[in-house]
Amino acid sequence: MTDRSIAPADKRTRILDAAIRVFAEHGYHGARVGDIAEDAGVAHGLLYHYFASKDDVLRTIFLENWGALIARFRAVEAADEPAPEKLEGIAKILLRTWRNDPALVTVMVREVARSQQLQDRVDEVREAFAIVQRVIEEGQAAGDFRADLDPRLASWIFYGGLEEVLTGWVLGQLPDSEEDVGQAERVAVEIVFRGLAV
Amino acid sequence: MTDRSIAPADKRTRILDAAIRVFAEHGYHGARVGDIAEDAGVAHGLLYHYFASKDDVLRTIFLENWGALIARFRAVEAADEPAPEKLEGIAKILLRTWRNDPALVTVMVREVARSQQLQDRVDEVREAFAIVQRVIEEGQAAGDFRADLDPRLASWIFYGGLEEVLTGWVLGQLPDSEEDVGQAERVAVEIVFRGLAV
Amino acid sequence: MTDRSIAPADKRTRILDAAIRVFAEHGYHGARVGDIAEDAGVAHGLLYHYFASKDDVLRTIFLENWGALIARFRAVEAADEPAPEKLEGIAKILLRTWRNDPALVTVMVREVARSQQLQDRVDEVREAFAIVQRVIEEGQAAGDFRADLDPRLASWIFYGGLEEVLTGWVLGQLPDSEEDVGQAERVAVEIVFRGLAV
Amino acid sequence: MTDRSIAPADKRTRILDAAIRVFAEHGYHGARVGDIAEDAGVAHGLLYHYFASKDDVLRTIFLENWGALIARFRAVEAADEPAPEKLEGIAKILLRTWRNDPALVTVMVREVARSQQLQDRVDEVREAFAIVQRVIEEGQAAGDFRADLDPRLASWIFYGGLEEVLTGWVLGQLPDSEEDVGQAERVAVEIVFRGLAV
DNA sequence: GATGAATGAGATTTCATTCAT
DNA sequence: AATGAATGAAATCTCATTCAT
Repeated sequence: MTDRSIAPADKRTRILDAAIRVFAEHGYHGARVGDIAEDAGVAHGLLYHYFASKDDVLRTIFLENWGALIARFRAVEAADEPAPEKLEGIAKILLRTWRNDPALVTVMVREVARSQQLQDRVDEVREAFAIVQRVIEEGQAAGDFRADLDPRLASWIFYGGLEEVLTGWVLGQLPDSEEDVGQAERVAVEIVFRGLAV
Repeated sequence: MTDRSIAPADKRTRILDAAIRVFAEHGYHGARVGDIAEDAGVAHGLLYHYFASKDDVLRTIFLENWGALIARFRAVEAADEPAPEKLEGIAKILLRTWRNDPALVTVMVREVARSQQLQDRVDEVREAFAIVQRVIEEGQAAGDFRADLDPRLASWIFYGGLEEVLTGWVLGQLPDSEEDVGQAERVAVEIVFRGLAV
Repeated sequence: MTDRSIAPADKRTRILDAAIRVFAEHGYHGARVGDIAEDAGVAHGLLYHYFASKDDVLRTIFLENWGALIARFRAVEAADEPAPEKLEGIAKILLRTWRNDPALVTVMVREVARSQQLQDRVDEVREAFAIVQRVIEEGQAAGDFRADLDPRLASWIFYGGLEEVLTGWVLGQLPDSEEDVGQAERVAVEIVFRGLAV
Repeated sequence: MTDRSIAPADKRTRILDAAIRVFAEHGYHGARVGDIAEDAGVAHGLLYHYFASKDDVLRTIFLENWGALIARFRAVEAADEPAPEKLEGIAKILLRTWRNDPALVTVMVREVARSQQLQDRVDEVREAFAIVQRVIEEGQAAGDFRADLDPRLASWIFYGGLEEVLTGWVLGQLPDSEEDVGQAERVAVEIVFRGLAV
């Protein structure tokens, strides 16, 4: 979530930041450990001083950053607000992250979220969906949301809509100016709340 | 779209089918050319008789199958129906494909959709979004859909919601019985049409 | 020795001619059996009907053509002329062959003459040197040539000078117009006969 | 130019030396990267640490050693001697190199001199001929050499005669004892200077 | 902590050769 | 005779990881 373009910091952090940049640009498999080290300005051997493996670097990126995201989701969930506002809050967090750190989002969206293997990741991602699902259930219980729609499916669809917008930005196919991000937020929330129909 | 478990067919097709299976199971990078050949029951050299490279196999899978999907989308678009029915038709095609060919969907969702490189893919994918977008615009013009929402963003959100459901199935995190698929279809369409709000 | 640019003839000959062209252009190792077949306008499997292997094609090219050359050398050797004229005759044959069939000469010079392996070749090449050597010895015996120089070494040096000129033509580093070929002949013979010294 | 049979030295040099040995024995195409590494006593991967490819190894061998040869030629050219002595000096360098490093000569004569591609090589080889040519022209201007013979052709013929002797040694067809080398030198120079004719 | 030379498992790709038709 | 799909041995090259310094 920090500005990845300047790079003082300790070397572990520099490696992590470099990895995010390199993974974002070439994908996990296309990224060489040497590329990351070069980008970080360290010898590639050093990477193994801080991390167990290339995969561990990705795992660490995911864990540290997804954890932060989840924490913010949890804060929203715990807030004393109606469910619709909470859902809107979650959408905002997800989409605003893009503006702060596109490379990170690229990695999260492309490399991590889809990755089957590592149970770690799956568990953590599941937790995000669970929060959204609980918020929806809360809204249904409070009479704010329709009760005839399965909250689990609804949470996936909601999340998917937002992630696709992120993907559009990642692929450079959707405009992502400050204003566009705001509009995307509005459209996403509107669709999920009130639908396209007149 | 055919049953991938039996294997008469010509060898080129067998290789392609095997590749879909193997890519689905291990991912593109985790799949070895030898695995594909073995699964297809041919010598691995034959793969290079029909395809230029491993990457060309993936590209071919994408092109041939996405092309078929697009053709069906186009047919829906051209049909003499109101826009909402068309959107529903597209959702059905996308979600039903899963039941017909989970492995193919896995590959399309995991390996292709996210793959940056290859302009080929991007162009073709763009076309799918364009169709959805045109249908939405048609609905807006006909007064069936709200005109205050950007149709482009709406098309991405709509597609994303569906793709996430597919992903849930691919990852084994959402139930995917015949009945579940039908329900997912309904929920997705309902959310996008009428929204979660009461 | 035939004109390699037109190609009626039987298929065996077409394959041999194509091989000379392809070997000349890409070298033996750089030439694929498929290239030869394509150039000959036949299926590559047919090559194995006429020849035992790719190597056998090269061997055949060498044997058939080198044999013809040797035959002409022998004719010169047997002629009723003084040794100097014979040597001049050999030089002419060697250099004139270039104008008739550059591709063939390229293959002979680059692929065959240097190739260690095949004993066939070595034996045949040895025979050419032996002829030159005998002519020199004949000249020495007749008092036409100095007797203080080892005839064997002299034959190698003589042949080497000529072959280097061929190489210059093959590499496109020496001009090879009709006139240039004549001049090369004269210079080579002059040097070997009377030397550079005034 | 060093003794290739002992092997302390840094690993890059060991790889280069091993490559010369292996190329000499099996030819460039017959030599496997693994053979070179094994001969050098290193893992084959290390070869790629120092060189971009197998071809780059050959190119490096050529460039470094031909460069050294050229330097010696240049020194001879610059010396304050009559042209005939210079030509003799060049012949000596070329032929003596054989005794110092037969494997290197084998590679240079068989693999490099004939290799078309790579402009690098051609340029460097051209320079050697240019030196010989200039020496001949110098001799002609000084009245030491006949002026009626084209110096360029003469340089090729001179060089070719010497190279053929090297080839004879490489192929094991000419005797190459210390004494033979001396004789070859004398015969080559005699022929080119005074010719075979009485 | 830091470096980068060194390792070697492993993957893709090539292509001569075979053989059923 | 002719074809070209099919085979599979073999070779180059990559790159994550280790480790001596």
